[in-house]
Amino acid sequence: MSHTPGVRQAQKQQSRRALMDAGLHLLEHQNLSSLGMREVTREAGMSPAGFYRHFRDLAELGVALVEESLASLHAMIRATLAEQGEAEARIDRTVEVIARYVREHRAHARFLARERHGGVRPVREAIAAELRRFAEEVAGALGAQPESAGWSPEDVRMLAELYVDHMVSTAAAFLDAGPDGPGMDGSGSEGPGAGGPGSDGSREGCEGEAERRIARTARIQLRLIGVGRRHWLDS
Amino acid sequence: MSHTPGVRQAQKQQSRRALMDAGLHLLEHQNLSSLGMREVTREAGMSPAGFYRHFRDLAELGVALVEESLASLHAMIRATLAEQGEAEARIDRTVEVIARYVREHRAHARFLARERHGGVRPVREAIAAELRRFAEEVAGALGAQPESAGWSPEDVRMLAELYVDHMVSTAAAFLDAGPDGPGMDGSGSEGPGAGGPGSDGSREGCEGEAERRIARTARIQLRLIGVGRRHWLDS
DNA sequence: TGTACATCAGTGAACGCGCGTTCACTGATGTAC
DNA sequence: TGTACATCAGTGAACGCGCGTTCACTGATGTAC
Repeated sequence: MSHTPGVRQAQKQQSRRALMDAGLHLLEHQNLSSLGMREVTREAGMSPAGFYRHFRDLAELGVALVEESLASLHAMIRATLAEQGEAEARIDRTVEVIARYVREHRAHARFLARERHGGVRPVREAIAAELRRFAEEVAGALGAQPESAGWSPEDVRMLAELYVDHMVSTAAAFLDAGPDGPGMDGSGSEGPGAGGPGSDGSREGCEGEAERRIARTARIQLRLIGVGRRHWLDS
Repeated sequence: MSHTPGVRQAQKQQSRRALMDAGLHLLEHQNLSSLGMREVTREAGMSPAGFYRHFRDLAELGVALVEESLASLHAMIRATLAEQGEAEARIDRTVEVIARYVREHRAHARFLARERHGGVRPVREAIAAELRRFAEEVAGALGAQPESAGWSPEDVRMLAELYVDHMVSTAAAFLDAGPDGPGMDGSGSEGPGAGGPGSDGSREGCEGEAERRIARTARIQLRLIGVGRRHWLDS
């Protein structure tokens, strides 16, 4: 490659990526508020002072991670919302998308779950703002569906929030049930959406028993909400 | 005062309380994984080494806080579950109980929300285990209701999880909407229970607009789930 | 084209500080007689 | 009842360590001519 202008820019971007990746990796086992910047720069193979060339502090890195984490989820959900088809098929698709996001972006998903109510205010607020935008988008999509004829905008918004909350709960349940959830000592945690007699035989593979159970539960719950939605006006 | 046996025990218990209260207070603005024990002992008015007379480490203190935090909520919910009456009235009661818990035990509620997916495994697992017990109890209560005739145990369990997830989401929403949520900083305000004389006679006592909006949304969502429940079998 | 200067991402040493943990201790509480 | 000893919650000093931040610096990249 010849001496392209912007080599410096590209190298800087690469370092920034390294810092964010290092942070994301370290945040799988701790909270942002207990993360150290020496820890991050060490993991990224950089000297401590180099950090300041990219972020003012760790909160700023956290906000950057929020944007990155929600961008991919947002794109996936948007595609699902645009889909046509039977209610049943759309439910299956939705749950599958959530499962896929958690599977393919586990670190991002965990970061969001962990920091959504975490101790770093700018990060919390960035997540909340993004989820609010989410709910608005879902409300828009729901409002355009024939099933919403006769609904007040307020009730559509309420339904959208119910769906978003359910999506978040389901994602968190998938997360807890993942390969690194129940581990060494103590009673295995299967997450809020899971439970019951656990026959945790196979842990590896593209999907475990716990994941399938959560997916099944989530689908039934969405179906029940759908039934409520269809009978909402005549009650 | 005469030399009552148990004075020492009582004094120790008092110190333990001071440590837990200090921790709870400090945890309103940070995560357990970033809390320091010197910080806690300082806040509790004790020397650093004294901590070890009560807890092995901060995780152990965290688990103690989990038990304490969920005990009061559990009692409140149990009372609500036992109630009879119209579905509509039970919904109102349920939402009111959640709101009251967050209002009167704000520090506990925030701690639970913050550490539910936090970086300290024993604490996470203690919360998850307690929520699972919750869901079982709700499932038991639902199963005993006439509306559940003909339902499979699995579907009842699914419904119970939906309710528990919804309760958690609603509590978190109340928390975020509280006095110290957005820009305006409510620090320095009085604690729970200082709301003046027994004005608990009127439903939804001293609440902000945001709280009322969340309560209204939660009620409508529960109503919708209820509609779905009633029409579940004939669909 | 080459030369001279400017920019700035990343370095490495240095600093003061608060941390978690240990230890021998103190003195009030508890107990045996 | 009083006396002598045991227990153990809490103290205060000490330790080594890693932290966040600063600073003058280096040297590759970018630019003006």
